[in-house]
Amino acid sequence: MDYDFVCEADGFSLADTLECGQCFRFVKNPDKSYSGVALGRGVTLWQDSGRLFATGFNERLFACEYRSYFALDVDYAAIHALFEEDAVLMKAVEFAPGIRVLRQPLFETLISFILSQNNNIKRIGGIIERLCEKFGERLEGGVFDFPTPEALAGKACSDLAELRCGYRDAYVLDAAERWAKGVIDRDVVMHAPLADARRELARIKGVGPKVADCVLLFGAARYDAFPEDVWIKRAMGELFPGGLPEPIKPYAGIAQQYIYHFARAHFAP
DNA sequence: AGCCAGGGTCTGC
DNA sequence: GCAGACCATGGC
Repeated sequence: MDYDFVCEADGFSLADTLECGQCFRFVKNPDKSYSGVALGRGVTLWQDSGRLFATGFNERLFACEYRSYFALDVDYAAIHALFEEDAVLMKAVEFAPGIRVLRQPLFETLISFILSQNNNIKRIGGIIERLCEKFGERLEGGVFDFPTPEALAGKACSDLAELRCGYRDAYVLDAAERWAKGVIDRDVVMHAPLADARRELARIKGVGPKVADCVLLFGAARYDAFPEDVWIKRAMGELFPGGLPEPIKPYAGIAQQYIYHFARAHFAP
């Protein structure tokens, strides 16, 4: 298979990273590769005995964009070493140690997780695909970028009807309008103390504690954010009735991702 | 058929 | 501040 880029990716699992519920735009191909749109380009990636291959970006774009997107610049060995203090957490890590928390674009993450509320992952992906096809820029390869805030701002709920996203349509539009107007302070979201960043995001209709923490974790790499969905609540009750150990809390979000993936595999309701 | 889904809003205490 | 109804859609 022809490729534009290859690198050693020790400890990284493409499959587990893309299938652990943090992103919605990648599909698995019959040959086990994954195709999707990331950072404004259609890309396909696959992994072979550790090495990561890709089409759609080259070495230069990897160095300045995709290395960070896939968190391959983050020292996970050090984070795992911190997690080793807790035997229960390590069981979850060992189930899928190659999971990395992606750095997705902030606005895309915001809209994606607004759409995720009281919804299931499969359907979320379909809604987002229709959103991109209708409002996103057409890219090389016939795929569509995630829409800009400006492309959505000013639309009416009826314009979103064919997305079939239900009552979340008004939330998406509120988010896009506030984002386009610059009402939401991006700097506060990225850098202010966690409570302030959460409050800033919660000004948007349809954004509560859980969605806000997903945006902060997956869209701003704020690893202390800890999204609590129904799976995490179940798992925490079973595994960590006293909460996470204190030393782990600065990386609670990364721990959360291992626990989430573990819980979905082991605690079927 | 009926419950569930990476929840939040709104209302009423 | 907190409980409960309600929300639109479709996967299983």
